[in-house]
Amino acid sequence: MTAIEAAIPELKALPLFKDYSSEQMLRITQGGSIQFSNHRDLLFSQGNPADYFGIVISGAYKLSKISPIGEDVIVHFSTPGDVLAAFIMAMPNPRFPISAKAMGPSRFLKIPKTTYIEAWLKHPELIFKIQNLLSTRMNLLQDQKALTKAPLSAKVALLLVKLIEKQPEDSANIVPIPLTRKEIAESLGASVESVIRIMSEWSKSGLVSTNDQQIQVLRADKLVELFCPIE
Amino acid sequence: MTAIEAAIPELKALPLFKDYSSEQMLRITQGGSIQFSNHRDLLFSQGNPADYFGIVISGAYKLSKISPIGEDVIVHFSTPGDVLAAFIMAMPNPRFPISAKAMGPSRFLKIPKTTYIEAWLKHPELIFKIQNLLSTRMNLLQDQKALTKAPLSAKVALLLVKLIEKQPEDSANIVPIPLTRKEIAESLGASVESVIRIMSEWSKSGLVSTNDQQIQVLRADKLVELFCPIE
DNA sequence: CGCTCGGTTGATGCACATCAAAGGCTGTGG
DNA sequence: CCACAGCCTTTGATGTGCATCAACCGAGCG
Repeated sequence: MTAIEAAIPELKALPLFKDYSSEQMLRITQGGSIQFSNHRDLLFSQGNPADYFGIVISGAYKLSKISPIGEDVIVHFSTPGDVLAAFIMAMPNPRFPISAKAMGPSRFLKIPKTTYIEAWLKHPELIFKIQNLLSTRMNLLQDQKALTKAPLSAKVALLLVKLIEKQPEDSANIVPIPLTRKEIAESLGASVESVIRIMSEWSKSGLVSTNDQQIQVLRADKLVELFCPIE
Repeated sequence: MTAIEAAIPELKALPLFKDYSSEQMLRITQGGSIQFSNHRDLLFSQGNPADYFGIVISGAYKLSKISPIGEDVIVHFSTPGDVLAAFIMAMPNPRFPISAKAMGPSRFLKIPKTTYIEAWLKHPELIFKIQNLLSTRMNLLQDQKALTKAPLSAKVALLLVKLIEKQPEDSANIVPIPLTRKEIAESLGASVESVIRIMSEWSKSGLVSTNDQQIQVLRADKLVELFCPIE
């Protein structure tokens, strides 16, 4: 409990919890706990029973699914403020449809399903905000689907642009999570080598720059052109 | 109004509205109207302002997005009971992120956004049911994403199996909507020719059969094997 | 009767996967 | 402190699934 109380100021900084008093926050997070994860720690695993949902507080988690071939496909990158497992609430015996793994040190606020039913449903704004988050995620999935026939470079460009869009204006277009080429590939259903070939092209021509898994987009406009028709 | 009243028995047959009294139904559909569509009619168009959401009553609609190359990519096939544009509620000035086009004669129940705020939010079960529908759709998108590296045949198999899964047990595994090969291709980001090559293979080996755009799956087990690892 | 629409088939080419090999960097244990 | 294993990145050579292009057929339709 103390851990949550300590985190409340940080939580109130998230758009989701903006405008809530500390007492309200306590009601909303009733029975919850804070999960600390190290790099590559598993937060939850596809197929396991799901009796909690929650919010990413810091760091990042990748959500992945096992493909028929047996390799992991990354479905989404979740950054602070993202709601995970939001859909389990409505189901009687929910299981996680995907796995969540930490990318670097991260923290996650676990909230029991019962708290959602008791506290969250009474706040229409909370429902709206969750729906907005889900809507964003669904739109991203749909946008990516619309690019299936487009060349791989378009897909990489979309991914990077969407990631920097979340950031505040003044962040110098730095991708907010430490992304390896392998993770980009797994997220796009491509091979590492292809992603590397595309991105080193971009590095040479000064569109992006990378050091130590920090990707910085220098010419966002050029990237946008790649997945957005010009004529 | 009379049109809606006349449709209420039909609406109450949908899982979404099961267990509601006729008076409740009137409150829930307050200010709504029933839209009749013919084959290929546009229900709403990507980018247009969205002040209503709604439910598919009969027939089917395809939801599509324009890809950068300019061709339509089908994002989802909506059958009776599906909620469309569910996410617009939470936004101040929403626009449809996709277009919806009728596949054969169809009917759609339009409900103004304001009615959602006044009536729907007071029914937690309704919120849950909508979340469940969205969850299903999101999971489908994620499943499809997990297949990006799999051969095209796996994708076609998944699509068909998911479509017949919605149906009741005794429906002889007939795909509930009239699907052309072109629509399958547009939905999977593939070319018509490739889809045809795969499906005529299946016809020859007796896995499926088609007449007049009615696709029947004869050996669902064999199709499942194609996208589900065996070992 | 020309039209569009859906289905089908074959030939050709390309974008990208796959395979192979190697170097840097980090942590870990003898 | 060094050796070794794992992970990430990179580059080149080779192969292939599927897109693309082109052509044709039958059916419905104004």
